[in-house]
Parts: sequence; C-alpha cells; structure tokens
Amino acid sequence: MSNLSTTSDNILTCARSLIIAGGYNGFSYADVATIVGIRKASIHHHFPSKVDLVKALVVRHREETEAGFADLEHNISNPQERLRAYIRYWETCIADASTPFCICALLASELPVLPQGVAIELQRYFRMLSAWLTSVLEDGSQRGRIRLMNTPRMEAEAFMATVHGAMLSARAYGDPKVFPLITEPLLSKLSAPN
Amino acid sequence: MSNLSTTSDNILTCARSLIIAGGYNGFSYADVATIVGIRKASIHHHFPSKVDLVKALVVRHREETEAGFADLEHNISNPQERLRAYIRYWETCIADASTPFCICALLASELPVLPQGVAIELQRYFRMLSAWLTSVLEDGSQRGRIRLMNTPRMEAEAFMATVHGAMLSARAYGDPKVFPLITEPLLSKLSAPN
DNA sequence: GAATACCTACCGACTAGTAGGGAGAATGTC
DNA sequence: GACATTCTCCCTACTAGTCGGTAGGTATTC
Repeated sequence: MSNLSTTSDNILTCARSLIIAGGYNGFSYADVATIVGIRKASIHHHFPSKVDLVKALVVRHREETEAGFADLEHNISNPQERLRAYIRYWETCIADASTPFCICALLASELPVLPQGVAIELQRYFRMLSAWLTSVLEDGSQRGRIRLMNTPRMEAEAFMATVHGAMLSARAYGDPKVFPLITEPLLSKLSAPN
Repeated sequence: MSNLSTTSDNILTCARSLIIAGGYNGFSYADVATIVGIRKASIHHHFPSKVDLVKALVVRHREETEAGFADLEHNISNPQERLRAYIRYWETCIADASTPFCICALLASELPVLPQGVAIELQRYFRMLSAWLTSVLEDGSQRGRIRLMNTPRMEAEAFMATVHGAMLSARAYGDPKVFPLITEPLLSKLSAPN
C-alpha cells in the first residue's frame, strides 16, 4: 500500500533540510534532484512549481506541529511542563543538528520576497503557534501554576519571539548550548512564586 | 572632498535594503545596478565580488552600531534608559519601514550557506551586541536600577534573542505594533522592584 | 487503455564575474 | 604653463554556469 519512503516524501525531507540551511532562494531543484537521486524534471512531476513544493512543506510543518500539540495535551496536564516539552523538542533538534531551525521561522524572515502562496501559509503557522501558547499560558494562569505579568497573548508572543531568537543565536554562535541557556530561564520566570 | 552621496555608498545602501528584504541569495548585482542607475560591471569596480559587498555591509552595520552605543553611553546615564533607547531605535525603523529588520540577524539565519568571510563578520556583530547588553545589565544591576534573575550574560542573550524574535514576529504578522508589544514588557520586567 | 512515475533534452532568463576600452581628473616632469 | 602618464570610474560586450520550468517519450501498474 504505502511505502515507508516515497519519492515525494524524500523530496520534501530533502527540500526541508536545504531550506533550513539557506532559505527559499538558497536551494534549487537541481540540488534536491542530486541528493534524492532522481532527475530535476521528476521533481516537477510531484511538485509542479517551487511554490507548490515549499507551500506543501510549510503546511506539513504546521500539521505536524498541531499533531504534536495535541499529543502534549493528552499526555501532559501541567501547563508549564507542556511548554517545557515544546522547548525540549527544539533543544533536541538543535543539539543533534537534525533540524537546527524552524523552517517557518526561517522562511518568515524572507517574507517580503516570498511568493504570496507561501507567505499566507506562514502567517497561518505563526497564528496557530501563538494561539496554542496563549491557551497554555491562560490555562496555567487560571490554575495558579503560571504567574503572568501581562496578558496571556502578550506573554505568548514574547515566549515565541524568544524561542525563535534563541534558535538564531545558537546558529550565529555556532553553539547549540546557547538555545537552552536562553530558554531555560524563560520557563523558570513563568513559575508561580513559592 | 567627500561627496554627500558617492556611488559606492549608493550601492551599499541599496544592497542593504535588498538583503533586508530577502537575504544573501535574494538579491543580485543586476538588481542593485538597476536601482542605483549604473551598469552591473561598475558594481564590480567598487566591490569585486558579492562577498566583498556583503562583508562591507556587515562591517559597516557593526561600526555604526558601536558608534550608536558610544553615543548612548555619553548621553544617557540610566542603564534601563539605554536599553529603552536601543529598543526605540528598532521600533522606529520597523514602524516607518525604513529598516524593518537587522541585516545581521537576517544574514545569520542563513549562516550555513554564507561564504566564510561574511560568517566571521556576523559572529563579531553578535558578540559585540551581546557584550554591550551584558555590560549595561551588569552596570544597572550593580547600581540597583535593574533587577536580574540570572547572570548578566544570560539576561543579555535572552534580551537579544527576544528583540530579534520580535522583529521576526512583526514581519510574519505584517504588523509593526507587534515589536513594541513584545519588547515593552521586556524592559519593565527588568525594573528594580518598588 | 488510462494513469502514474520517471526519463532525456531542451528553453529563455538570470547568475556572478571578466576583458578591455573610453572619458576625465589627478599627478609628475620638464 | 605645457605635456605626458597614471589612476578612477564607468561603460559595452561577453563568458560559463545555473535557474525554474516544459515538451515529449518510455516503462510499469491499475
């Protein structure tokens, strides 16, 4: 029925790691073709245009993230631990260099030159992530487990910005340890006081 | 003696705004030539290679930033106000869309695919910015004007990451007001308690 | 036979960069 | 002061290579 590794999946996975390294204009169909081991024209069969490919990638990342959040809400009840799990996920990705940057964060930095179809999907990702963080913070605040200094929305935006900035700093310094150095205090500051 | 607007300056200014929009691979010598109103080959006369051009840009940004920090230390004594001035600077740049992103932050996100010469200069910028923030926070802490929950270095890295992440969010949402929404609480949280 | 998946071969546009020349200003020499 | 040389700046014309994308063909599978 379904292959464990289809060509289309290979293309997506390859394109993702290339984009994470250098953004939308930092990779080409020729790059993907060489790595996946097919011809350039074959990629066009699966993804007619570059926009289709990158859009599919952004949509997939958002759906996977949403699935991950759904998991967290099933398996972890403590709001603070949910946030910690989110950060731990990225900490691992950065430490083992498997996915050292969020593809949506990276693409968003190039937003002005991106095709509109990609831009719209990126905004959806940011709104989804912000909404989830807001709901977790709001939940934690109401249950007295998280202390907020501002509105849940503001704290959520600050949280997201710091995580994205921490990815950037880890990359700039070339040191994965910078990510937890920045994000660990982020969690402890949200702790409800003694 | 010195022209108010030399060709080489025009090239730099133009390249900067193009890079801020789309990164290293998001602009070409042809783009710059068209906007500045000269021929492509003339750019090569001033900046033999693309690496030379972008490296010059990063160095210039670092030097201008250092000069700006030197100004702040002359004109503002309160450490918290120094940080506020730094944030206000970017808030204005983002609000009037003149420089809606830090060129070094944007380039750093593409670090893995950048020529080494550019990468080295970028790291220098990050270290310089981090060192300045650390010194301001340390000073404020010692003078009892800023309350730190962690080491000055850690707080400085978190501050820098949040500011860069706030630029990204403002761009992703397409809303300049997101930047102060995130950075204002950043300042107030550093306030010394009553 | 129709659809899927992949191929070779090609397209025009664009990429960074080079060769070499021309105009004008600055400089050195008599 | 006059002349020759050099340097700065920008130009036209070009290169080899890459870009995203297309046309059309060939197996294989439903």
